[in-house]
Amino acid sequence: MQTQVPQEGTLADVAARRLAHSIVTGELAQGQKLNEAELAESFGMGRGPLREALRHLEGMRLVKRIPNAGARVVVLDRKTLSDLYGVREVLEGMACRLAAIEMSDDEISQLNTLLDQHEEQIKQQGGKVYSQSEGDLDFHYQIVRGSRNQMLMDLLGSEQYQLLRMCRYRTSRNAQRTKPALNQHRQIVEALAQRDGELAEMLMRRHIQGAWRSISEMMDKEAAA
Amino acid sequence: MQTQVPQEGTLADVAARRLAHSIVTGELAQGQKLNEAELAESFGMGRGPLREALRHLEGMRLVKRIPNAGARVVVLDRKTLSDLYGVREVLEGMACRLAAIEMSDDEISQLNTLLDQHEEQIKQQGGKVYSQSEGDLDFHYQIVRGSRNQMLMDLLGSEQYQLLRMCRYRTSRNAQRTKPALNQHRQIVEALAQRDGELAEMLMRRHIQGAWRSISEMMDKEAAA
DNA sequence: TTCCTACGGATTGTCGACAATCGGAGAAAA
DNA sequence: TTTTCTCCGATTGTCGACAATCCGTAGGAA
Repeated sequence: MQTQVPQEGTLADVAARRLAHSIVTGELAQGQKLNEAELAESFGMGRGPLREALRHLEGMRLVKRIPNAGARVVVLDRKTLSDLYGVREVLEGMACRLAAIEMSDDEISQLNTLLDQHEEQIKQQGGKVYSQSEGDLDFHYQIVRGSRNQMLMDLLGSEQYQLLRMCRYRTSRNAQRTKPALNQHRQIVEALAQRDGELAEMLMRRHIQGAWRSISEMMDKEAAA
Repeated sequence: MQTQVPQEGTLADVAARRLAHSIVTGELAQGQKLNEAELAESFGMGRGPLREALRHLEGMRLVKRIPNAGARVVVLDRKTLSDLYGVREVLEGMACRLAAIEMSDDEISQLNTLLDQHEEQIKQQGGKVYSQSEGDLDFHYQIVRGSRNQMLMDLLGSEQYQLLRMCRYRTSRNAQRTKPALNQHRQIVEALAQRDGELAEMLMRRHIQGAWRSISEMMDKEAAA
């Protein structure tokens, strides 16, 4: 019997996953200082593996390390998020363009199934937007995988993905965007099914631009309050 | 008095830089196994910092780590490079589009100065293509910086940059491409000067596509030999 | 001969302790 | 009271040693 996590790996990997989760969920506040000894103690491991984990998170841009001054959780200011969404727009657009060529019919129909489940979730309870967010990320990642471009999968999957999730947790519960987002997803899948890569790319880019506008406005309101 | 390197930082950082350099220059062959104790010995440090360095390089995708089986230098096969150039095409295209808006006139004229030096180098000695490569990377990075998008700078500057350089070292000395490349660079700067972002993006994408074709053909010839 | 098994060397993963460095509290002088 | 300097606690950086794991090899049985 394993404790909880399916894939254990090395202790440093475990620490990296746990830290990433804590950061993404906001359990560790932005800009918070990360004390090595403290964290190692709470994770029940030595400082060696923890330091390796911090190096890993630094590569993921989840923490920022300063020599002889420790590591702090990254702060997602407006400019950072703006830059992130800009990059994401072109990368996911590219993924759509490729996916329209590379994905099998079966994979595309699975996307529709995913959206059906998604729609069902929205109908049942408008509240749990969290699961919507995760489902949305699943949708996006499935398309990225469909591009068959490993570099894209690495960039969008393992790395920026986490920043995205972090952002979602901060600015989530804007339930009013779930329905238009779902419709846009449907359109994208439709374009993929018709093997129209250019259209799929355009739709995806608009979709992400819309998401950014939504988040941007929310940050404005948050700042005003 | 410092030994050699201007920015020392922590030992792990030093090790990461030295390893990255050795990998990029081919001093460490692709797929070669990296023995921790051995490397730590040769660098005159303990295994702790070296392990952190390996984590860092893993994030840069220069090495691939397998739990309980050590780290190996990444292998750049055709598919990997193809994916890399695809991603690079859209990212650098985006950088051009933004740079046409964001760069100051002064910065753009500096780009021309850079190309002048570049041209001079080619005239003086067609041989040293290496410096051309470095100069080319400088040119590209200056534009990326001009985009004012920190995420782009991180992705293209610190990370993929290294893979690119690695690829260059392998397939360099194709001097027949230096001149058309220089002309394309000139065209791009011209588009930037006219603040025509769309044109600049298109030219950059074509430029990178051309570079990939050139490298691809070279790999074919290499494989045939 | 071939396949399975058990052993041994080598390598990675982990820990605890020591050294180096930084930030802040508190005392002394202006 | 304010400023500056010094010292001390805390934290990071580094090392050596020990434990866990894996790969290759040799040996034996079918």
